[in-house]
Amino acid sequence: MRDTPQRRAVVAALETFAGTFTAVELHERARERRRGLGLATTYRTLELLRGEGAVRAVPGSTRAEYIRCRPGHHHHLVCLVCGSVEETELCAAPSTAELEREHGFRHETHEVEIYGTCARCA
Amino acid sequence: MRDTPQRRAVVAALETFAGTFTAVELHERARERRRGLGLATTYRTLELLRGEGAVRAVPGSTRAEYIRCRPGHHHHLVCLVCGSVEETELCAAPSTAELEREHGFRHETHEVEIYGTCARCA
DNA sequence: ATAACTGCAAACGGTTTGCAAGTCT
DNA sequence: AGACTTGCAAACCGTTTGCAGTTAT
Repeated sequence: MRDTPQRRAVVAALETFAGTFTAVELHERARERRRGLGLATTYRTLELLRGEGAVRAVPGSTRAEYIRCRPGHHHHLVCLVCGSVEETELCAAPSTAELEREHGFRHETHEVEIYGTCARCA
Repeated sequence: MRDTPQRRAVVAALETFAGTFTAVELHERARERRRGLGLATTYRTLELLRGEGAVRAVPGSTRAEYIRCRPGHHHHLVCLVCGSVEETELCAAPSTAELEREHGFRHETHEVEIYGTCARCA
């Protein structure tokens, strides 16, 4: 993977986001750092970052939203008031054993999104 | 909400799906029951059904997929092999108290998708 | 030198909308 | 009668792709 000014701009822009963002929002911020940056390049870089686990697509939203991620297993706390997304290590999935017993289902991975009101908005 | 042949066709088509489906797939099956059914009508009906809780959008998929839902709280077991989706009542979301204590987050609702291998594919 | 990357613009696929005609109650 | 619903086609929006030119290694 090459090191280009465009990619550096996208990564730098990524770091300015606290919560979720769309590809287009990311592009706008990246463009402030690198005029003339093509939207396609932002998409292509976003895809690379997703492959690395640096961002994740937020499930459950109609619009395609992304969120910056720490490495490792975690879930998301989505604030219904302000839209911010926080990560938590509290894990919420039914146990593998229970799934196997009740459903004959072999658990591989899971996604959990918790919706509510964040500390700031409460 | 009016009772029309178009809506009946969409609801009947809905019942033929076991797992997930896209709006277009639903439309195709509904069209078998009602020739000339417009795609927009399927979308509009799907939106109504979503409002009633009869279907749910499947989070985490790039393509917009839907799934038929029982009423009530439940989560989804998504088979990575065959794509089937099963519902489960097993729920292990972090407790409201724990979320409040650790994150100051007021829990409202949550979505859990569990990925793995279903009994049939195992 | 050369394979990877970029910007552009066009293509794409799914979804939504405006509208005139039709239909349920 | 009158509001709701429909089909159609066009519009829309976010995303992807082909390509010719550019750049990092």
